[in-house]
Amino acid sequence: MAGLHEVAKLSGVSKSTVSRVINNEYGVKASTKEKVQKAIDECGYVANQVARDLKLQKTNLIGVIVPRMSSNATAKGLDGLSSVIEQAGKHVLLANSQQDNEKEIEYIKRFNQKRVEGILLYATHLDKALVKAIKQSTVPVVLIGQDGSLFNIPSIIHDDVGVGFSAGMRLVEAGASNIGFIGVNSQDIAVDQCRFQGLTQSLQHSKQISALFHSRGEFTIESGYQQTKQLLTDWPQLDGLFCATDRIAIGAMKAISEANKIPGKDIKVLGVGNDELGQVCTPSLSTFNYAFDLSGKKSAQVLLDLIENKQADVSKLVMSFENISRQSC
Amino acid sequence: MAGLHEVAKLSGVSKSTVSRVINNEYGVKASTKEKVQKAIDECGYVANQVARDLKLQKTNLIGVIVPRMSSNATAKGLDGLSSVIEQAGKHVLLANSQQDNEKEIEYIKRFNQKRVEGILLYATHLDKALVKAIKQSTVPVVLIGQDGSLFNIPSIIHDDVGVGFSAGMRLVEAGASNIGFIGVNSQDIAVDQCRFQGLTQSLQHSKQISALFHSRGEFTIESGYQQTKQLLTDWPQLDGLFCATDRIAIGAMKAISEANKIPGKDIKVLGVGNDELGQVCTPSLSTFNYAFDLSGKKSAQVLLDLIENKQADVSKLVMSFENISRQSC
DNA sequence: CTTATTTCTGCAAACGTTCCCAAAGAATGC
DNA sequence: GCATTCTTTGGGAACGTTTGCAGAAATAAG
Repeated sequence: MAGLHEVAKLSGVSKSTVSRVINNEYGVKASTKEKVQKAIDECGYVANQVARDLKLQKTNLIGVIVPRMSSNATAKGLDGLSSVIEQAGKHVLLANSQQDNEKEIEYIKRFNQKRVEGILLYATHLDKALVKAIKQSTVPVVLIGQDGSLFNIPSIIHDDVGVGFSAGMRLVEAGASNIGFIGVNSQDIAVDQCRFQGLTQSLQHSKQISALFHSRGEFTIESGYQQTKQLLTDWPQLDGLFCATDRIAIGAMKAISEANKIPGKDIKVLGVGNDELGQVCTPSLSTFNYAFDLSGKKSAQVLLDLIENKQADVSKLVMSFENISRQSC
Repeated sequence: MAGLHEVAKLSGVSKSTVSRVINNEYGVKASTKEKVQKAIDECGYVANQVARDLKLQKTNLIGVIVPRMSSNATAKGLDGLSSVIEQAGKHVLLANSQQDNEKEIEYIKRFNQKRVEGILLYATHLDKALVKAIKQSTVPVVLIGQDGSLFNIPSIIHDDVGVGFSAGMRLVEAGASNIGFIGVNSQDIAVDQCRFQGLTQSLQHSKQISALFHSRGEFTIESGYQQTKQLLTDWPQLDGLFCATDRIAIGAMKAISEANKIPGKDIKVLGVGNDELGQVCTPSLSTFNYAFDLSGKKSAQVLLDLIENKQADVSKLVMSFENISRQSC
């Protein structure tokens, strides 16, 4: 592939001069500029950014690690963050960890080697090894979805405890008194633990609740369905159900309908995330809106700021949520 | 940041030797290896991949351009392609064109500068300028979603004409005879033109159809709703509707219900894409399954092959589809 | 037509690696 | 103990840029 050198030879000037016209710097005669430009077109020269990056010690690369692409949260988040990163003239280097803890760590290291300027990490857990890997990173890492502020890792999170609390209030207000919860993997502090904790707090406070059921599943409709079927046989007096995600909630409603009860009437159901699915299902799903695109944007902004200033002026940013009331509660 | 040089000085050997232990090459004494390793840990050395890439003339980077992240097609496609790219030890450099034709071209150029090894392009159109940009790329480009084989651009597409044809058959078989179509932007050959064309062919063949309505909207539920409302007033005898995407179809069903007709009974409705939305809505949506994750994977494989062999052994790959019969048709 | 000033251009070092080549050290054979 | 072979190490060029510095060319001034 043609390099600066060839263009120089072809146009009879030095590499320096060619470099100058490419970066159109001040101080090159119009006639030579033209001459060089012609040579560039002629031999189809394409600047080598790798060499530039090395020389300039700057890659304009932001590493992004996600557990999966095709979920409401990550897809929207990616849409948000990519817009601000690209706005800043930088590029997204994307890695899909496929929820594999090992891979997350591997990618952090690889990204460091690639000399990314910072890393955005969509986390579904936060264990010892991951914290260590983040600490060892030579470039800033910002966490999305889990709270790493205890370890001094800047984090953008949603108000999961608040959502849980609010869910309890809404269910009680709607008349439920035997309330269940369907969470996910308990490693996922934010989605499972925090939302459950908020719910518990809320119910203790209102003192109306006798029992609390805590089941765990995956992030799918199917798993919500299975879990709820189980729950219904184990605990027939169930009349309120808080699901850690909208997909789970939709599966739950299906199970409820099949058990000849009416979701939203016999059993109040609440999800979280405001997935489009909840708008179109019947009955439509009451839920909480999480502004995933916004949290994606925010996290990118925080990271860019961190890269610029070397100093975090925000170590934790908790995004608010919004009640979405539809038919199921 | 500590480089090879510092490690060398610290451990009292040459750069060459340090390089050798890092790449654990054969022929370095165990004792020095150890010594060097200690120095590496000590000064927290992280190999500089940029320098390596330059020296080795290889970046292991694959550029991926998408029109948006948060759609069923791209999210699933991304999931598929990232898995095979990462399997191959390469990385995904992601760009979101936000459906801006200019940006697509811009990114192709930027990716060439970045010395990616190949480009995967999710296209929503294919005009002169884009073809030119692709032709000028010094690295292979494979197109996903639009047929570029006429221009000798390797393409992975879905059988859009086939889907349209099949849709006509299914609608007629279900008893419809006044069939409408709701497409999208007509620049989108695959989604708009081809699907419509297939439908037309199918209906001509069966000779049962009097009229064909052709409306165009966006990719959203809302637009499907609006378009259908219009269609219903313009053409009251409508009894079959083929929508270019599932989201449009869902909006359509809403409009139909509001007009006091029953989707799936009074008016048969068919979408395409097998979006999860279609499973949960009422009535559930009959559609066609497009294996987006698979087309993502395939396209990555084709590209990797192209990079390896410099010679395309496949210039066009059309993915089959699957009928999904639910309540709406 | 000098000299001083300004504008333009080229040389060469540097960025952090890899890897060829030669040289030094260690081991072996006689 | 010396030649021979094998293992281990170091020197330095190269990858394709950018950029400080100095020198050349052009222009302005006297």
